[in-house]
Amino acid sequence: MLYSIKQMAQMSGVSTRTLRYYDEIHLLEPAKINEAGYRFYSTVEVDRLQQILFYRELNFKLSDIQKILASENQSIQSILHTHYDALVEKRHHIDSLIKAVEHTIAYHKGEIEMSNEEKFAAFKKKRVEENESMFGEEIREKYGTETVDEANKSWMQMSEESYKEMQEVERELIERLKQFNQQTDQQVEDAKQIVMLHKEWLQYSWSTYSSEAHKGLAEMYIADERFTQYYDEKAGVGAARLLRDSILAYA
Amino acid sequence: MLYSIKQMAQMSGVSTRTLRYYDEIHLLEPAKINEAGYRFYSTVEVDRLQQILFYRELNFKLSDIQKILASENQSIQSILHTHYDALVEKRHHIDSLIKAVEHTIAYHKGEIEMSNEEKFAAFKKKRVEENESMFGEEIREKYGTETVDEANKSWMQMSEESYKEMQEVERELIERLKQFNQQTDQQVEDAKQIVMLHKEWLQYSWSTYSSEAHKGLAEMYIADERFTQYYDEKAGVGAARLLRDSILAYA
DNA sequence: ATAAAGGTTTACGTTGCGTAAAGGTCAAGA
DNA sequence: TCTTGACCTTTACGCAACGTAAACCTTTAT
Repeated sequence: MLYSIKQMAQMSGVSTRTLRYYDEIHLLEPAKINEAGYRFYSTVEVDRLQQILFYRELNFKLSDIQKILASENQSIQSILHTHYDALVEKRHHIDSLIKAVEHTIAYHKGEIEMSNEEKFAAFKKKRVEENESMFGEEIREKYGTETVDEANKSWMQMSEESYKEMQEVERELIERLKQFNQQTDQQVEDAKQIVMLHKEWLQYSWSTYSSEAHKGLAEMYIADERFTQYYDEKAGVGAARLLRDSILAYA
Repeated sequence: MLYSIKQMAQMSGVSTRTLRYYDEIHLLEPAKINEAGYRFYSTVEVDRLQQILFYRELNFKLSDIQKILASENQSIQSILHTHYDALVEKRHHIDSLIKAVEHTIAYHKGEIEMSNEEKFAAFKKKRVEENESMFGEEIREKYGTETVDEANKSWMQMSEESYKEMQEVERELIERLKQFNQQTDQQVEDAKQIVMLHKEWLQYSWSTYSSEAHKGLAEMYIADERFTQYYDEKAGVGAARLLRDSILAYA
């Protein structure tokens, strides 16, 4: 039983273009090609296509699918694991992003004046009001609005939690920095721990941490007087520069 | 305070190429450009870039981000919250992907690989039946992941049936092996039954069984410490070696 | 016989940059 | 002051995984 390219396409749900492309990259070649150049596929190719589609739905790259299908049994393990690791890392990344958004939301509520409870109460209220009125129809449709209300309750709790965590980390950072700034005999270990704390704090709002970016931010701490002022005020004069130097040295 | 393109890049973690590209498509234009053509950014652009990156992480297309930022007269809160919801949804999606890969890995673990026919039989069947209905619909095509998840899920359930049977057999195998391992007076008959159970279990995934292959697998059980660990953990220290010896003797 | 339906290759468009290539600009040290 | 060397510029090709014509040939059905 031979299938034409269109029959194949309809059976599997892909386009004929896709099938020709898979032929072109030697991922899935027709069983036969007639005199006129028409492609014909047998059940063997149907099976193979199912496998391809299966892995494709798992977001494997076609080149990886090539390898998977080519390797009888050996490197398939490592490929799967590599992919698995990538996925897990991706999830971590998203987790940190979620924290970042939570943090940003909290931050934009004005961190100084209101208490946390007031802050979140107000936010909650406002959010319910504003829920519907923001994007254009087009974008809303595209990215889906059905699940918008689902995560609400758990999110309220989570965001308040992580916000408090973050504040706690910063409090400790300031404390340490203050002490460190007053010490006549400054130890390397203390500096390192301060940098670690700062990194930890940073990661509440930074999705992707890199030493480079960390140092870049450190430079900004003295380049931008708003930051200098902030740290000097909280942890004593010179604290901002001390923090910067520590980061540059140990981040 | 103006930042050079490199400072911007380091602060935000993107490449200078990206910044030039964003300038090119008018997504993020520098605050100033000097006589030499150098780009300089202010804190306004830093903020905007952060927003851009937020949406980018959510797989928004840059053209859509354009629109979003343009219509951002509304409240930041709403946008942030939409970020959050989308992130949560994305995490769900990745979770399902992780499970799917885990599942696939499970089949491959210990060479208990299902044949492709078994593996995709259900998947293929459903495909052929449902033909158009799965991928043909455009609604869920672009960003909707529900369909994909469902497809995976249905496949998973089908395979899970036989998978559960397998697990049941394995459970019994482990149980027997555990008891056998604790006995001071080990009977040949017990060993034989364990080997039979193991064979039965194997045949869920091996279409063609051979004593040779069985013994080969047994050797691997102590050659690969993951398997050694697996059986020793489940059935007591020494269980892996016991299983191997039994297989070598009676398979 | 004619038209509709389906097939072919060729090739450019898409998205979001990476990566040279070929070359100006600027701050700093000898 | 002059020369590095780091940093900046534009131009332009390359990538994945196809979509989408264009221009044309083959098969099938009436």
